[in-house]
Amino acid sequence: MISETACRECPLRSCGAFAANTPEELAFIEKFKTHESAAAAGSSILDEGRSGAALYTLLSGWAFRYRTLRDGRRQILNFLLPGDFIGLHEQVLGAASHGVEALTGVRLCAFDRNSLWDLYRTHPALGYDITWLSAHEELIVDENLLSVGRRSALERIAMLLLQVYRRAQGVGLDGPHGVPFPITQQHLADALGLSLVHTNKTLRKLHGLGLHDIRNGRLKIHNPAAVQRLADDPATPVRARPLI
Amino acid sequence: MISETACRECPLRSCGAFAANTPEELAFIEKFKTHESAAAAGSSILDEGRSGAALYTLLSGWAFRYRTLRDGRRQILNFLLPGDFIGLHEQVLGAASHGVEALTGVRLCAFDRNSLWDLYRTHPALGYDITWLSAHEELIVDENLLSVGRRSALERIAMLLLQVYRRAQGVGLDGPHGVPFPITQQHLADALGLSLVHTNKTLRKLHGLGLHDIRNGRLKIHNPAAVQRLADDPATPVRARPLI
DNA sequence: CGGGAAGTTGACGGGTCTCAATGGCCGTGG
DNA sequence: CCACGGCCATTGAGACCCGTCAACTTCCCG
Repeated sequence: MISETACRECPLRSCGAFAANTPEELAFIEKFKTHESAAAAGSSILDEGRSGAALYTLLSGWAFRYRTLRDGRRQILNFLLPGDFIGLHEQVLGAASHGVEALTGVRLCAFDRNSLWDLYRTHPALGYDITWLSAHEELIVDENLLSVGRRSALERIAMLLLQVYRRAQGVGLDGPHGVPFPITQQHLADALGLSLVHTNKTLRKLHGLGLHDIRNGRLKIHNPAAVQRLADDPATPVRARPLI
Repeated sequence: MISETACRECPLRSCGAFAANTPEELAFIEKFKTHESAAAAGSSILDEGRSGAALYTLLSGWAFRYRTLRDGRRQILNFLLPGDFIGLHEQVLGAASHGVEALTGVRLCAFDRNSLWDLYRTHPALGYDITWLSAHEELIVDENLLSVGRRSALERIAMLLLQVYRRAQGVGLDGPHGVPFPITQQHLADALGLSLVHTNKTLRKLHGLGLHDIRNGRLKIHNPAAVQRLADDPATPVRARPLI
């Protein structure tokens, strides 16, 4: 078992990216949370096609949502960073259409799925927050669909690196050598609708432009503005986001 | 001005696809609805990048959500059918990241965006319904991302035709000659991440297999099971869905 | 009868995929 | 200490799916 963290002292809340909650809401969230759990890198958090899974918030570490075709082709739908909510689809729609896999070792806050309705009933503001999280995740998937459908391989990679860089910064993960980057080229390829080989060649070409570095598991973007121009990214900033 | 329809007598509610609401909820929805409006085929319902738009439910007709790059490349994110909710992203996240355009003439129920919070507060079940709608739309975008990222052109077209066919049937639009199909090949191409020319050639090839017909603005799929196999579609059915 | 939108077809080029092989890094075990 | 295997990154060669350019037809509507 893992040492539990009280929600009111959640380390995520102090990074400045998340909107504050009232003490009553925090108390409810602490009741809503059943336990904490951990998963190793590469392990499955949610199986494709299974129902009855739990609700989680990713407390630390990275993960990704994916869907696969029968012959094994895999599409990564989006990457999950600390603060992201996991399992809402299954809960609301009744079946898991996608899988979730840990990219690094992760810690998860597990919630009582039978209390979700209580949350909406007794704390409508938290219900609204969950809608916010759902809409925000769809925004990211929208962006990925635009990339895969219309951007060239070079633009796609630039866009994804920039997006991940910003999101990681947003939850306080940046350091002097950039942000953690546990995404392998195979993951990049699966997320961008490219083959592994072409992803590698294009990534090398992008690196040749001198706009970024990936070293020792960290990503550093030297010239975000140039990358943004290359990716043709409109860059709408996200205001304070909710955290359940 | 358009003749208004009382929500309790909404023609959509009688098609069997939507979950029933309590009389109190229906009364609230009627207050929540400010007016009805219409838009012609090809007109814009929501502009990319604009904020302050209204909330709508598509009452009749077809539309689509899209995003564009600066040089004009356009990606259709998903198609909207009667019963679909429009404008939640803008409301919740604060800015429109995508546009919405009418594919046919449409009728829209417009809601008071300032009352959305009232909805969550006074009728949590309706708040839950809106989360359902958001999660369901993301499910469709997930499926489209899987198609564009990992399916071949032939599989993509098969998948999209099947998906649209099912959704149109689901809201009672099917007839002896199939379902309405106002989607041009240009729209198909924009939705599938393909060029117009290649879409045409692939569509012809699919038609040559004898699995479907598109004639007089209607789509008929003769052998859904074969199309499903071709598209490698897991086909998770959707239970009764909410309607706001 | 004219004009524009949608659909169709052929030729050609290129971006991306597949196959194949190599090198670096690292943990494991002899 | 070193050999070994596995994962990841890298690189070249050739094939193919798909994009681009261009021309034409059909249909609809004014």
